[in-house]
Amino acid sequence: MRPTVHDIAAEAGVSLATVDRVLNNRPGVRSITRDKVERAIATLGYVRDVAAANLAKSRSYPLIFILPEGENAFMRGLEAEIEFARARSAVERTEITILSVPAFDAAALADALDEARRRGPAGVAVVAVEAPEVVAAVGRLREDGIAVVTLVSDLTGSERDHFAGVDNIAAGRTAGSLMRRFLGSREGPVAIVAGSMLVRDHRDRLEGFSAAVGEGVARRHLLPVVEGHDDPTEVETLVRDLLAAHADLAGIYSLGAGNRGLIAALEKAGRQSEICAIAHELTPYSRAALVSGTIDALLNQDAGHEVRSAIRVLKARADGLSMIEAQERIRIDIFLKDNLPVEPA
Amino acid sequence: MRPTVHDIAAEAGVSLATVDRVLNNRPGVRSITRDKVERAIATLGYVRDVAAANLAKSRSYPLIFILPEGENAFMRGLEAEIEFARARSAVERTEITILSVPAFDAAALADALDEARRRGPAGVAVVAVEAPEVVAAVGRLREDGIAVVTLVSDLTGSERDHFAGVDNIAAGRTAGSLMRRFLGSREGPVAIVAGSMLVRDHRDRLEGFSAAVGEGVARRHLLPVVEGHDDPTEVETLVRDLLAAHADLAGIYSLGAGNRGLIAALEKAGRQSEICAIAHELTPYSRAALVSGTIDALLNQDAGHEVRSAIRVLKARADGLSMIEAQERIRIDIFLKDNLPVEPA
DNA sequence: GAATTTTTGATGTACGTAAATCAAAAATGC
DNA sequence: GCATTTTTGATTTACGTACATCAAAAATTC
Repeated sequence: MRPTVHDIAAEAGVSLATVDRVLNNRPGVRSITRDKVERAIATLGYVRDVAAANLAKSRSYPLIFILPEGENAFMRGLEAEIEFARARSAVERTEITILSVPAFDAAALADALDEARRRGPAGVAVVAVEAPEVVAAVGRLREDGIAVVTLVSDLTGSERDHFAGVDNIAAGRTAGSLMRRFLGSREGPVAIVAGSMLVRDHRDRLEGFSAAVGEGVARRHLLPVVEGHDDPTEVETLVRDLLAAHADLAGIYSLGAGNRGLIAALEKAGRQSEICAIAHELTPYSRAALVSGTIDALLNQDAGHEVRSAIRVLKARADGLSMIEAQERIRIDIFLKDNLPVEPA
Repeated sequence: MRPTVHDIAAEAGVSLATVDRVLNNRPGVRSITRDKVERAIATLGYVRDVAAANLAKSRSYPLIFILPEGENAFMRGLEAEIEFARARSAVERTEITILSVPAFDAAALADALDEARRRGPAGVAVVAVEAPEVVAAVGRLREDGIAVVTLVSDLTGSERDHFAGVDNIAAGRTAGSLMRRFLGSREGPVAIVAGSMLVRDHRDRLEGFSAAVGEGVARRHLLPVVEGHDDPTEVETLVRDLLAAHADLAGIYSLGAGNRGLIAALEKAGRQSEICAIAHELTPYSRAALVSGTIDALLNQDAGHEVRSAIRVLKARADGLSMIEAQERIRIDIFLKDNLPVEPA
């Protein structure tokens, strides 16, 4: 049997009340006594029973998720995962609220963070846009002792407790490396379509891709980056123009969302099998395009993993506990049509 | 506040004792009364507080893991993950025991399963070897109400509750697809090194690979499969002979363990950059070979995920609960040197 | 309708911890 | 050495559920 507070009290030769005072560092314990208790804890290898403690405390974890609105399929998938987690909140003792803000809008995001702060939750998870006012708003949350996790896109220079997302520089490098190997000795330039350089994840992916695609012998010509703001319509126009302007285009790297536009443009031009296309995030659209061959490889971050990881970390931080680093590391999944997970994505 | 048993009692107009009888289906309740209580449960949306219930029951979960001994780096990594989970057993209320058996030995495995049965655990996780006596032993465990999860390698025709591992046919297909694209128009045969055709995962990978590598235009010549029994020394000899016999060898697919032997043979022959090598499982050896370029791509199953998944499923099954399918699906990770996770692996 | 069986209620204890109260003991100041 | 402050002990209630016991009520049998 694992030791309980009673065992510590007996081992240390003090009362239960004193053990409680030490465990929950309440005042009124001499340091000599505190030492005795701590030695007993170490000797017996006592670990607080979190379940029992939460029961006694009637603990619950109000959490707020802030994410961009709009028809970004990945973000909607993320929202679905949050809703799914909410369905399990009875068991997890969480109370999850979702706030939606306009995409790529730093001021609106900062306002939402302040609103979250007003509500006084145990933790906040936020898809960040990089801007000083956002950093400042996160700082205010942390000052109030509210745990903050950035989700999907990180926030440079902020006080966030953790980033629940992938290493986007490595993701870009991986895309570049795949593009290089898939193109082999084939000639022609490569185009890059981003969402916005305002978000950290897109900047990071671009950096990684540029470095890796040109490695080795033949340097590859990269066309200037275009920004489609994660909007399918805008992306389609951009890609259509790129295809028209470059008859010898060898590859396209889409590092943001709006891949429906990319797919449509490639298929309308009838150049889907000739051009090597690599994109991000598994959605119903991108999955179909991978299966049909329009897209050659897909990099993915598992939204479900990210949401569950964010919740675990926020709960742990709210309790002042540590986390299992290895469990919280979000992998960069590479999908070919051969290793696609079964339907529900 | 979420409803408690007291709320149900009030809503249904019965006593606490009756609610308890219904919830834990104890005898002595008229079906009319039972209905009343169940309607109250549905109306209030009551969900049993598992933490409190486990506390009251002083529930613990004795679990037994059975895995092959020997210097298979992946299996040793798996064992390390199990040990790591054991360190957390105080919190998780698990009591984990590990049984080691000789690799690829069906009789020994069946004995170990019977030994596990004798100890009467809540659940058993086992790296399976396919054989009728193993299927039978698993059946005996299930008859005793002991939950069984196959780990890494599945067991055809058995009564196991769940398989905690990857889809190995898809894994083989993925390897084949990568091999095909990486080789491009390059000529030459491809060799396949397996561990043993006695385990399901190796057979599945071979099947997938053979199908995918030869897709498309140029059919690729595949050399007959050789079996290295996951032993580095044996594998090295096999590969050395393959290299000597085939001066034009274009690729090698190692679908089992013992990759240290593969790497040594390739490097001693000085043909590591000329031959496209694809292997399984991220270990310190394979990682170094991926970074140096001796191995071109590595397919991996995350041992930590598998162990944690197996434990979650065993606990859920022991309580008669369901699991989140999506959370328990183990991904096939593709690693290039660009998306390698940071050191500790 | 009396005797029997089945069903229900009332109550208490337990799990391991949190949190509070009040009294007793020890340490400290002067 | 007395008064004061600080520290410690003893005890109780609570969290939500499980489980056991005994008495009371209701249903069933004949």
